[in-house]
Amino acid sequence: MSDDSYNPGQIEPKWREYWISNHLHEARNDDPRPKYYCLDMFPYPSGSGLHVGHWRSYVLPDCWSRYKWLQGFNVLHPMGWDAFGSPAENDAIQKGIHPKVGTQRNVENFKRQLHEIGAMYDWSREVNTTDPDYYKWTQWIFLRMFKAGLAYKTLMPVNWCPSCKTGIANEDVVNGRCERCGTEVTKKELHQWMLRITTYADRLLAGLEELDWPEKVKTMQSNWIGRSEGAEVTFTAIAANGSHHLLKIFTTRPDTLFGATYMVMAPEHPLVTELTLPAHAAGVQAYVEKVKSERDIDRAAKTEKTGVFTGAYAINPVNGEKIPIWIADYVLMSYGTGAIMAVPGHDERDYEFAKKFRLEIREVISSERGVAQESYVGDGTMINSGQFTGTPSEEGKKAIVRWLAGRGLGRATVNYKLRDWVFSRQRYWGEPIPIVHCEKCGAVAVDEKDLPIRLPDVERYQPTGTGESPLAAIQDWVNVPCPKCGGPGKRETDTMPQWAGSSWYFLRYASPRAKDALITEQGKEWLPVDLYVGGVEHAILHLLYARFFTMFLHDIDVVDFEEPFLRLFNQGMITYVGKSGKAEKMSKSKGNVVNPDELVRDFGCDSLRMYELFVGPPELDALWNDNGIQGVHRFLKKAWHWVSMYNGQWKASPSREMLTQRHLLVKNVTERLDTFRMNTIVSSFMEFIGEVTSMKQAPDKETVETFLILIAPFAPHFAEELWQRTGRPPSIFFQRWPVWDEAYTTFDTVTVAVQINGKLRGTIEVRAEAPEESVLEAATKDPAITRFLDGRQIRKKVYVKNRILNLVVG
RNA sequence: GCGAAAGUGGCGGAAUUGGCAGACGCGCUAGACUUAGGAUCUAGUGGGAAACCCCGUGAGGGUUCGAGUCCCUCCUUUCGCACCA
Repeated sequence: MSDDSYNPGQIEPKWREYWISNHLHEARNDDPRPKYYCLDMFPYPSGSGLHVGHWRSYVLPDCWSRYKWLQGFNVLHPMGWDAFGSPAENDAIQKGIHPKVGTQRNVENFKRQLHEIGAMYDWSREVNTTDPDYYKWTQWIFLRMFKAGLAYKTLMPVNWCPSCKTGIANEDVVNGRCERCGTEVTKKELHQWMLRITTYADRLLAGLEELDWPEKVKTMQSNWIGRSEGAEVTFTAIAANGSHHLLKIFTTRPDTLFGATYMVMAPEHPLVTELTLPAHAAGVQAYVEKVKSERDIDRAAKTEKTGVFTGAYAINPVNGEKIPIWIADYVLMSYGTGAIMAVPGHDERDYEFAKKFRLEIREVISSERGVAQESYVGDGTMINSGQFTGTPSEEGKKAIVRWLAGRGLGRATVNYKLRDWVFSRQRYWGEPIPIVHCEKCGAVAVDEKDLPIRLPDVERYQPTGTGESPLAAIQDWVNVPCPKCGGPGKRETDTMPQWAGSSWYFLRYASPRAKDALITEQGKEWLPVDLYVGGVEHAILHLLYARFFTMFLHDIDVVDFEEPFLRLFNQGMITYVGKSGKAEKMSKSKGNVVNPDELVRDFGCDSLRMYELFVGPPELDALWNDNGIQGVHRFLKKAWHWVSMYNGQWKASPSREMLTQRHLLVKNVTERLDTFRMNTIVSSFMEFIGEVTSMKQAPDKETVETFLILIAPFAPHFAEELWQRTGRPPSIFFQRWPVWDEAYTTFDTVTVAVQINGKLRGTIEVRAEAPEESVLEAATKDPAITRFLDGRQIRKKVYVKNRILNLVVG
């Protein structure tokens, strides 16, 4: 094998070594260049290592970071570990390995594999959420939230995963199953730490507007927050014993209040027992019990409405009418007030229920088709509505609310689907919640100077299943004096969810080793994140929590911005055909992973990097093709050969066509980079090499160097090596991104398509920018075209300069 | 059910503002070089036809000199949401 052949196995380790020993990728605070913060979502270091699907998500941000570097930015591109969480803990339970040890081992392996990607991570800023120096600040944020009244403990039914034996947040429940392990979620009453994320609902919603994020993600967040404006209306319910109770409901349609023909309370509503008439008690109780025993997933999947009458009635505040009160599970205790006024004429659900139980359906908003067949949910003019009859519904909403408010019977309110965040986990491997429970003082914050509250070693990692974490068993850790009164106290034994550490890690990279502050003044210069790259699976949870944390930290003057991620890019996943026989997301459990190690060995890291980009549009899922990498590998070999062959024999003055190819390449690559069309960038390079090799002439040195700089973000080892071999000192990344001159990106002659009556009949070569007359003249001389013109009159000519001439003949 | 995105060769995918559909790559075919080819190079490769040509971007309509691109109806796939009053 001659020295001139492309041998990635030799050059790649060499350049990685060079970058590291020269600290090339360490972002320096004293660098005068403008900052650019490019962030990859940090991984959970699992035991199974990286596959080509993971690779894809790291390649794009790395190319982008290298591009920004070449553009003259001081780039921060860090990496770290989201290392708390159940897999390490499950390993601990099963194999008795301390999670710290298992995590450490996985981190080593991940780091080795990430190294092979050739990415320019600044490892000097590595963070790990399980490091006490890191979680000290996670705990610190919690304490500040506690002091601000945003963290509170309350007894509430929570989603309980019987397999993980821990309470989990609403956000962790997907189709009634635990997001982590897939087990069906049940309910359990537990004292839980909660974070008042709902306080930030409006800001979380409003903040979305200015963000350069995919619309899809913004929509998902906005739906999750689920803001709806309406009114709280107070009905009077008459209990079995004749006593009166205020029964509050939430509605977005106060304009339909006159159409309320019954009311519904959720089965869990506190007034159920009180209101139910003795004659109905047995039925109601049976129904409530039945609903309770049902899992959420079944309750949601039910197709037909169920319910039971309480025997009690309520008085409609607008007309004094007595309407029956029902119990039904289509009303949820967790939203609004847990009770509704039912307006079957103008609500689909109420309509269905009313039909089934033969309740009155009353039309109070006029519409063409009425409410005989189905409910009418649109706007219209109010009818059958007392003094409001004739009012347009939009106006009526306000008018009725005003009327109610004047009598103390209602007010305008806003409701959110967003719930407060269940922040407790009854597991071992998480940040201890820095609270001490004192009999005298209640829940007391640990003194900030005592942070971090370290996670103690335990003998057994098993969740107890009783609602207490394994930490509860460690007496000498649990029993501590109350920080306030010094009396006997007990530490909180719940730990934080995995989301805690990942909700602010992007801030820590800015000053990862700061001892006295979460972020130093100098560190602030790096923030916020300019580009955040990661999978769409984090569209709601992680991104919402991270925004919430950031807004809070803004409010306590830790950071000076509210939105942490200015631009977001969602990468598509790699799919591959596994045992199921169809293309699915690559994962170990599906048996369809492709290991990058062999590909790196056979083709080199640069080939794999470029193929990961070439495989398809970055925002879409892409089907892995084992042979595909051959194409980019051949291209790199050809390109290598082209540079090597003419090395040292550069042409002094490049031909016009060589210049055109050079400038065209700069233009294509730059424009396509800015819109992330990475797959077509690889095509551009291939076309360029195809063109310049077919010229069979030596290139000038500038063209070769331009090519190398352009390809450096994508095939960095390749570019560095040839840069050096063509006689320039490393590193190529100290060069500047080239610019193109439009004067060269055009050709002297252009091919114009000639259509007759809209059908392509031929093409002609004309001088670029040629006027219409000369193009027409050339066309009418071309025999391939003239035979369609014979004896026919040209009725219309359409000429688009340099592109097409369409002749309409008759 | 609601919302969003997407349907282009055997496959992955290209196509400024409507302007030569299928760039680039995989695969395939033929040839060259080879002891060999799963290396490399050259040529070809949407379908039909000997050819002139005809037909082709999920289906059907429409606008236009001209539609993958714009408008309407429908079908399929994927993803989100799913009793949130």
